[in-house]
Amino acid sequence: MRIGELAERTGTARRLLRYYEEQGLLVAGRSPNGYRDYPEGCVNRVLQIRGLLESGLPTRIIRQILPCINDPRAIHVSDATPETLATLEDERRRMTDRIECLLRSREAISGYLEAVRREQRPAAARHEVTA
Amino acid sequence: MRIGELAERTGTARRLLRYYEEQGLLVAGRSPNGYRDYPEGCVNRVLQIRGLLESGLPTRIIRQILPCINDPRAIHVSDATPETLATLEDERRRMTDRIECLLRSREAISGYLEAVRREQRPAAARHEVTA
DNA sequence: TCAAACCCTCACATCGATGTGAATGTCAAG
DNA sequence: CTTGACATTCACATCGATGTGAGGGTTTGA
Repeated sequence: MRIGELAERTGTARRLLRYYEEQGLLVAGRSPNGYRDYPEGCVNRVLQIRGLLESGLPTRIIRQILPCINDPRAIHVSDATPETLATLEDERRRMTDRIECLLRSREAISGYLEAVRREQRPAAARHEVTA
Repeated sequence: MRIGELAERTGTARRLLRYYEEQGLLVAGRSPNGYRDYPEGCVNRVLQIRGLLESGLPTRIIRQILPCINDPRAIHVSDATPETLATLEDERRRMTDRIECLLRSREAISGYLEAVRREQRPAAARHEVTA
């Protein structure tokens, strides 16, 4: 598919798709006319990229992580320098930190929302709200 | 405590502590000489802030969710405009998305690391469980 | 044939988080 | 009294992700 369709299907600006490619997160073939040509799998790949970016990972790290995710078959010790492995372990730990932080905060928000709603319930006719 | 100690104890640049204050994420008292004076609780608060920033939340959002976290007692419907509640719900959903994305990616990394290690110890782990 | 809707590259702009340094004030210890 | 370590404010710089637009080629359909 061409860049426009991929953009639409992933809710991602064309500009960014080209940027991700430039950053080595995405590979696109080329049609004879020079247009980028994406395989179907790119949709999920882009969604992955965006999810990780939204979660605070920089492209440099995503570049290292994506091969583990998208090519579950292409695992060879050869591509894994001990340095890369260390980075992956490190990044896994950081992901765990993020997850825990987000879980805690989400619980707190839920608690707050519940509390507010409990307070809004009891007096059912109390809607003299002056915004 | 003064800014230097807080910086050291949280591993955060002084510059950033001032920035967080400017962004309304942190409140500091002032000593007679004009130095910032932080209460003990700021340590955890700063760690929260940094965790959320690392997880991709902008200060604007952190400013809205911090009160839910740090003042579990100061809950009053009065401060909760329906607009704020909507934002909170929205942000909670986004946090869930992030959590899921991070969980998936972390699992993928773990799977990769395991696979690599199985390959590095061919003799020992011949019939291990394939995660 | 022409216009609209795609695509390309390139480059500069913006925005939020962070770095850095200048110019200055405060305070404890030699 | 001075020096060194801390603090202050202010302002400009950097960096990564993203926006935007210029200048131009390609495809499609009226």
